Amino acid sequence: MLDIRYIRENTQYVKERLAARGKNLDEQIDKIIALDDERKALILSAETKKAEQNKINKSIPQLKKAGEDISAIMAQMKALSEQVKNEQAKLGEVEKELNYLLLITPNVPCDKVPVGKDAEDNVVVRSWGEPKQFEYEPKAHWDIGADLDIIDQPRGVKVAGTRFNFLKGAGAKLERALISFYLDVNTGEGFKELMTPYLANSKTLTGTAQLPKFAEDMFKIENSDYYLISTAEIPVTNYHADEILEGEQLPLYYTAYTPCFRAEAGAAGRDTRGLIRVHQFDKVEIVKFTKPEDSMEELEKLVAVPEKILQALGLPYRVVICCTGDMGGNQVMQYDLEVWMPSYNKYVEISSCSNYWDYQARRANIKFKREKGAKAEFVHTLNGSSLACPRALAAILENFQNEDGTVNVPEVLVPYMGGMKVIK
RNA sequence: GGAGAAAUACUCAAGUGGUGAAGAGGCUCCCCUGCUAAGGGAGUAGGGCGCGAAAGUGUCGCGAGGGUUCAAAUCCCUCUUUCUCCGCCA
Repeated sequence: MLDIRYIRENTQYVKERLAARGKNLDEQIDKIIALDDERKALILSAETKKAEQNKINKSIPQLKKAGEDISAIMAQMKALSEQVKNEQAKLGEVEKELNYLLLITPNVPCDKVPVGKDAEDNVVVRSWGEPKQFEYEPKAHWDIGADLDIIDQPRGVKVAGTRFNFLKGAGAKLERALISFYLDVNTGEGFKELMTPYLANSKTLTGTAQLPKFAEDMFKIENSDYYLISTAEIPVTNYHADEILEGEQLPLYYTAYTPCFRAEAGAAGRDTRGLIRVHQFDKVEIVKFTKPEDSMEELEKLVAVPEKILQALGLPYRVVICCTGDMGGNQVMQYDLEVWMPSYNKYVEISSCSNYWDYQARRANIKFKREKGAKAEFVHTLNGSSLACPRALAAILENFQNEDGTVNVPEVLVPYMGGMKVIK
């Protein structure tokens, strides 16, 4: 969430940058400031009374010992106590409302982010590789997968429902190969590998800002406070929740493979075929905790990691800066990596790399001290996919298919495939 | 899942309603001594939040959240976690 002091000191700027996301939040910001005014007034009043209570309290035992009549003082204390209680109750309500509004207020996009309406306005910063020209009609990955009997969507639907599938034989093996390859690249780049819980509680989800605003995207376990994670970002970022890190530890780099579960509530009917949009998929994530002054530079370095993977796999891709209208609500800046997908005849998102500034750190309460005895400051958090598995698998099937229906395994994956060079 | 016990600072730990939450270890600094020691002294409760230009000051902090009371580490309720035993179990 945003710092209330930052909002107060930069009100106009905050309003403008939030409006650039496509929705005017001026009223919400004004309400936040009004509630904060009310909050401060209540604190001042209640604490003045408490100070008086404490002062009188200290004298009561002496007076009692001396055998003096303290019934007048007692009456005064009783009245004070009730006033304090009333003001505290009111304060609680105000803070609850203020906190909720702060939790649902999006992050302020940084100056580098272009203003735009949707993905059309994203800015391509670089691309690598050329979309392959086929001398025959290339097949979509769902057809390749079915023909080679390595993706079984009908049985996925039978067992679970739409947007589920089985991977089979070389398909399952390829998925596993991708996970291992990604993790090996990432750990080689200095990211510490974690295996995490795949369920998380509501406090954790509030920390990384899936809650309270995006609850409909999550699968919730009935009769419990557990949610299925939609990304490893959730457990990994919250790994350091409520901690004060030492300045020398930063930056901290982590990587984790997890399955990801997404309700895809707003996507009914879109991308129902194949592996592009599914309820459950494998992903390897990278997460960074950095000092505030380093986070923009660390974002550039972070994007380079999935780029390295795509280059090693030989998949053509491009990097775009998401415009204000297309980026996620919680980040200050977001790069998307888009891989060339012949069946769509366009680039399709395969990784999203973002700087969250102190937005998550403030919610999850993750701080650091520059040195012993220094004041604790919020860290900056960043994360990116490195990389999503099913979309990469789909891209491999489509980009490396042969006319006879077989698929070449990218060279770097051959060792992970037990020497298999061609899927047939 | 059942029964019992526990949670106070970096660690250990005292504290059953009343003025500043003991004490010890550790750590930091000083003194004495002089050579891996010993002794003496001082400091060592973090983190929010409020007021203040600042120095500072107020408030809240004894696992968490409520309650009783003029007043709660202390009494009551709910919850969490840890430990021990039992049960179940890959």
